[in-house]
Amino acid sequence: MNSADDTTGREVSATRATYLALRQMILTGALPAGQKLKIEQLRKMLDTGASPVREALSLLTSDMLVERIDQRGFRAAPASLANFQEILNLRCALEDMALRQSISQATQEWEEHLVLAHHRMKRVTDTETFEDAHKDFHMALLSNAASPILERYCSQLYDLNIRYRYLAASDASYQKRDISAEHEDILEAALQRDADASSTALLSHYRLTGGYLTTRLGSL
Amino acid sequence: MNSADDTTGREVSATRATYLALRQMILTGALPAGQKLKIEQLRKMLDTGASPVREALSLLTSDMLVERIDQRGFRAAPASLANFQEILNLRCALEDMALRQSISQATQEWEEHLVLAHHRMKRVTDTETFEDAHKDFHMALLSNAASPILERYCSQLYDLNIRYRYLAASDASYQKRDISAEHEDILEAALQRDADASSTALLSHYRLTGGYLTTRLGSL
DNA sequence: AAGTCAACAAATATCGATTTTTTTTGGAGG
DNA sequence: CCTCCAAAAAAAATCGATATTTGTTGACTT
Repeated sequence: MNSADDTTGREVSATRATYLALRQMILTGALPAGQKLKIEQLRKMLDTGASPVREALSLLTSDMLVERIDQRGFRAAPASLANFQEILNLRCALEDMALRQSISQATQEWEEHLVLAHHRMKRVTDTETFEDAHKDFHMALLSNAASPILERYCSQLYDLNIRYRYLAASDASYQKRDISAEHEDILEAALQRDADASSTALLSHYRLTGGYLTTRLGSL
Repeated sequence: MNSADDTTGREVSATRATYLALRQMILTGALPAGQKLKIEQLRKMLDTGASPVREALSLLTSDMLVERIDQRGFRAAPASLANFQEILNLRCALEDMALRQSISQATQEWEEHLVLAHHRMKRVTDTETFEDAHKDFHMALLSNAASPILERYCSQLYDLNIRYRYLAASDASYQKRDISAEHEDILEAALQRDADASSTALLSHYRLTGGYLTTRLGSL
């Protein structure tokens, strides 16, 4: 499903392939939140062995997408309104921190990286790749903070948030146009090295869609 | 090596036992930072199978104590001065956030929990259990934030920090008395529900030992 | 002397089968 | 009708062996 899977290209391990597949299934809701994840069932579904499945699930634990209970297996991380709001709040706090650090250490190289990521996001047409490009842009904003752990946390929270977008069943295509102006604002302020303006734009960007999702999550 | 391993007590899975053992070895430096972790070697060392070792290592990835490189195994997470300082900064930021939330929602129940944790920490004599009690106290301070993810991050960062304490080879016994007054200050301010004072005391608590460790980490 | 490449060695990753543990089921007794 | 318990079924955990991949060594070419 991804790039680099032609016959000549280097093979990926079964574990990694399984990891990516399961991750995608959990993010998109193909494996619903809270569901028991039985090894045998997944093994058949993905046509692989039990070991790769087990190891992939263990790795997904890092992303907080899977919970492991000793001696009684794995389950997809549960979802709730409270969980969503916690994620939203933490994202705002951590990304604000990371963005400000990024801007305070701004370099020409970083700015060019940023402009590029933005350009790529704009030019994408299909929903599938837009998700990736969108994340790339947002992570690019934080990539100059020189704080790998903070970036890791932000990336995790980003993914956890995606999950709720799918849960709310909002098709991203309509949002794409709606929010492009917001992206411009964030980018411009960052390039001006105006941390306050950039952060304000970023947080309102999150809180807007956050509020929208909150209203659509009564079913939890 | 732990409690509850008598014949009648409930058994823990080999994976969990291995996880705990490896975790301890990495935290204390028995497995040095950056070192290659060979399955076979660990399997023999812990007298268990390859599967539990492999799974334990995968789980340790969540804690950022082990790195996994596809198709070429695991290694203990590397350590560096930059890494230490990032951890220190993040801890200060995140624990400040969590502590303020805890205090803002203070309840009698939480206060009692806090007092108890503090008491238990004070009464402990041996270094071994002091580490646990010390962490319990610090986590208790944050436990009322009602933010499981934030707590998880703080717990992770706490452990990563422990690692550097061992690296700096400072014996904790001498610190114990040195810092007990600081603990009192944090506790008192929290019980007074004075967020600013409590946070200030907490952060200076961290920054003091942080600065001490920084000077002792020239060897990185 | 540096670079290439085959053969070997070592380590990782994976499979298939077995052992434990948990969960379910179907009474027997209260 | 509910509770408790044992047997059966299901699932997880683990083992031992095998297959793949990576890393290394040293002869051979240029």
